[in-house]
Amino acid sequence: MMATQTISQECGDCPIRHRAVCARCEPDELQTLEEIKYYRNFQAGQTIIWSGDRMDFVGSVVSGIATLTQTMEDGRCQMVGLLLPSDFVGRPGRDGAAYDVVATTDVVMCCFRKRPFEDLMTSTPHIAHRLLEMTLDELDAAREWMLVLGRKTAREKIASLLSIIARRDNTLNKRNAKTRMVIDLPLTREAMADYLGLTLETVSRQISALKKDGVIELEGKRHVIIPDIRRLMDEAGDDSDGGFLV
Amino acid sequence: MMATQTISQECGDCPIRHRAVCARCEPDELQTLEEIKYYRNFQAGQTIIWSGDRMDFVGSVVSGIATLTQTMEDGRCQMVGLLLPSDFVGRPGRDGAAYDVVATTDVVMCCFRKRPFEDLMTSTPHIAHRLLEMTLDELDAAREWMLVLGRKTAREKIASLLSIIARRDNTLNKRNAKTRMVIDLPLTREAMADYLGLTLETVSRQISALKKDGVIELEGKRHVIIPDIRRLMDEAGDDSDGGFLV
DNA sequence: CGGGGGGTTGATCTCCTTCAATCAACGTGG
DNA sequence: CCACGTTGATTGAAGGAGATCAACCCCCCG
Repeated sequence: MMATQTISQECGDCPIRHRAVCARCEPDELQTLEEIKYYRNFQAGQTIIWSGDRMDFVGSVVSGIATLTQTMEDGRCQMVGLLLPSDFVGRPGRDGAAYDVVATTDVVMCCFRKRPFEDLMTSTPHIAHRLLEMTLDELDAAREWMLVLGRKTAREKIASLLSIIARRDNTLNKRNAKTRMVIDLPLTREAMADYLGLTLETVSRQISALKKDGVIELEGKRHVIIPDIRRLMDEAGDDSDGGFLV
Repeated sequence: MMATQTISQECGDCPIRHRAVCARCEPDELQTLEEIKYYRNFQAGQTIIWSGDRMDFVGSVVSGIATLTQTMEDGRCQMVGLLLPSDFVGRPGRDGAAYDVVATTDVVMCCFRKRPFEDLMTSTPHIAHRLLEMTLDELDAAREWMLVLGRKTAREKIASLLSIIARRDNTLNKRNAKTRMVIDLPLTREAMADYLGLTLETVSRQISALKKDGVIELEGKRHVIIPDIRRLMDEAGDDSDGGFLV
């Protein structure tokens, strides 16, 4: 049992205020949202939404990490999205969920019942506009992953995953590391494998190999030190900097 | 040399009127679009947009087929989108193109200069709304492909591609085939390989195998007869019907 | 006739999967 | 406090799916 995290009810000082679907809202629009929103807590490992189920709400991840996954009948599983704080869950205009959403860590979500939210979208262009922007970003991310899944080697896949997590860490926490970076892996080896279209054994082997070659250092299983990000991005096979550094 | 296709300038009887980004527009809004739109023709094989280039226009594919591809320095190439009539090209709010856009067949595009179109989006919610809808659909398609790329076998990949093309054909042409279907492959073996994260040799072999096993029949290289779609979708590894049939 | 683009097929190789053993960390109940 | 089970991770050995390299075919077109 864990203590349910207390979250400010004030949108004004919400940690994801300036990045979530509400980012562009004016104070009065925020007021409207504040009236219909509600928070939900999920424990690590808990399934937030089952694929195929009816979805009666949409919302934003406030804290914690969740995954979007697709599973075939025989058990093969592919992650199709990694939801970090400020990411949006659910699809306005559709009733059924297309993917499983699973909490990787404890998760707090800011939810809206679907119907009122849809109404709000038509009356509040700022929300619709921000959602479009976020969806376009997700589409770009998905397409980047298609290259990873389709054409990269196992080693490059691991390097790609690490550098993407590092990049997100960088923008989320407004750090500005030049070369050395430290990241906490939010995923198990198995989850990484599902993300990368590999087996967990291959993930483990390639992480060991990158460590042996000095591309990364490990402290425990989940704590990764990246001595030189350029080196890592080189291993990922991306052209030069990938827009990461100047 | 080919004759440049003549396209009606009237939005009212445009072939993609009810599916493109303009689908939800009222007559007066259509009028505004009509004033700023212009058509461009591209020949098969021609690159419409180079990745990294400045994009000064957005637009819809009116006829023909184009591909979105990402290429690594060493030449490895992954297709990340297949653009059919009514699909939208370009990203409002971004200057540089992220992918190569290449005409697979002769292509006619209905274009708008980016800046005026962006202005229109804020003033015409119908356009923004439709674009959001289309982007969400594309995101779903991209995620479906992530499963194909990450977890399916070569044989399943081919079957998936064929059944997706068949499905699109079905909705586009409002046919309602029960079991037997005929499709024209719009792609070379190499393009299919780039779509599926395979080599063209493997594509060729798996197509031959599906033919040998009676899942498909071939007339020439590009004309595919599908005696039983259920059988094909079975081979694709999708659960039962995938929403295709009733 | 020659050449080139698209396609098929064969032989070989290799990278990743599969199967399996082992380990460390952790919690739990006797 | 220790035996036990569990979960996540590492490592090894063997096998296979798909890549690679290469030859060849078909068809169209100049």
